[in-house]
Amino acid sequence: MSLRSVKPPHETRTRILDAAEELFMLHGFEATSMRQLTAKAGANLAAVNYHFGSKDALIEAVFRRRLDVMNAARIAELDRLEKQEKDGGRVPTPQQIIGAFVGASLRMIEDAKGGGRNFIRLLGRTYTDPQKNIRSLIGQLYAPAMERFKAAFERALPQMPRDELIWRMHFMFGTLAYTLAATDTVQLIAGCKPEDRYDAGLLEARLSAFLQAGLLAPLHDAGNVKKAA
Amino acid sequence: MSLRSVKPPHETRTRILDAAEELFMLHGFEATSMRQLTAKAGANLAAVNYHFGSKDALIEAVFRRRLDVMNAARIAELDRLEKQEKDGGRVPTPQQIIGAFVGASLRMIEDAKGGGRNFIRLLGRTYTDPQKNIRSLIGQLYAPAMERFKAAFERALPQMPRDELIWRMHFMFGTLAYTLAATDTVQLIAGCKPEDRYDAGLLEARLSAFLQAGLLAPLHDAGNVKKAA
DNA sequence: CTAGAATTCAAACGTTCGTTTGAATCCGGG
DNA sequence: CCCGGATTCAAACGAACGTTTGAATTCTAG
Repeated sequence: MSLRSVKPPHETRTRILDAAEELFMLHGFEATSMRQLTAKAGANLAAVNYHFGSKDALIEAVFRRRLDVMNAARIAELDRLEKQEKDGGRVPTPQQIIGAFVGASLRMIEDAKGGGRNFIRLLGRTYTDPQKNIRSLIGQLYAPAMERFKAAFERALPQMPRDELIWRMHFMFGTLAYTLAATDTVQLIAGCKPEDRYDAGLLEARLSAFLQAGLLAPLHDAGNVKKAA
Repeated sequence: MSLRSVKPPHETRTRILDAAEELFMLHGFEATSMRQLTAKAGANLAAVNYHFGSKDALIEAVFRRRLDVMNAARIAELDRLEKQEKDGGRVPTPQQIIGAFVGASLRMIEDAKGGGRNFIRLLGRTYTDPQKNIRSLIGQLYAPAMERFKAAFERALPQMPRDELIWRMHFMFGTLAYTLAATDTVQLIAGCKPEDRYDAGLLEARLSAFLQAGLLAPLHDAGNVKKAA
């Protein structure tokens, strides 16, 4: 058996996760009711509590489904870079490490049909979600990848003070998060209309250039920071 | 009359705004109920609807109270820079313009007692709020300052393509927003504990260095973006 | 075909929400 | 002193929320 008709593994579960992903992105967690969610998923109102246990557990499942594979892809890319190094190459450059990190997000944003785009925009907003348990879940799911990338940056930039590097990683992460979350939302800067079928490749080039320059910015000599330009 | 005892102008209004600012920052708009809000403000449950009309109107009032003065300060600083220019100085540098923008936010974050810090963290999160009316309110309150700063950057960087500048302003804005919103929230990067009484001056130096480098990053030659380092 | 587990379903539960109401209270000017 | 508008107050409103329940239905293995 089990050869033909692979048996939809929890088809309802998947439909609920997809609907949740989109509605959470559109309206947020609290403003999305189980009734509209299950209606969109074509499921019964009780289905969420049957399959996931509670609304909070559903939120967690939405993030686990995507974040695990996304960060695994990031680590795999880092593995690939460091394997090249062992095979006679050089230590991965900051540019390569940045590319490994942001590439995973931007590739997902191109996946408009698969819902990855919905997820990315939801994710970018959730980093600053008021609910502490949601933030700590995100932090926990990111932790392994973050460790690896921090170590990679430290090896690529041995001369940079550790606390300075951490702050710059913080800034880079923020830039990426906001860019992904806000691309279709705010356009604070007048004339900016990034909605018009924006090219992910061009965005990656622009974003990488910005992040690399920021990461490699000249170190301010502590104490005398006013003079620079 | 009206000389002595200046008569507290809507003391209850102010207490409600302060309580709302803190609770919205801590728990978000939807998760903050009128009951806990009015309780914290020491006011009656009906006070919000009496003084503001509705919960949504209260949210709007919270942002108007702070954003108007903050962006006015930004524009005033820009005026000051351009006045120096007219008096024989040079055109304001990117560094100066960045400083005028981020300085207003960072000065507000030092105002721990006045509640400005609560507001800044609330604001940073609201840029990506799911509710469209809230985002459009923010955009509307930012519009005048954004126009001015875009023009200032264009004069400071005449050689930079307009669309590239807009994206880089977008990136800079995101870095600032995330940094302010997430300083005490997520700490995705292990070992980063920015809560420990972080020095606003040092943060400004770090942030400015990062933003300036990103803004002035070398232009990618369109089409061939892979090679750089 | 049939028993038993897995899933779906309609209905209801108790709670909490934002808002409204109308009376009570405060307060400055005539 | 007293009136009239401004403000506060306790109480209640209907609506919407997440969750639970127990029966109906579907699926699957023997």
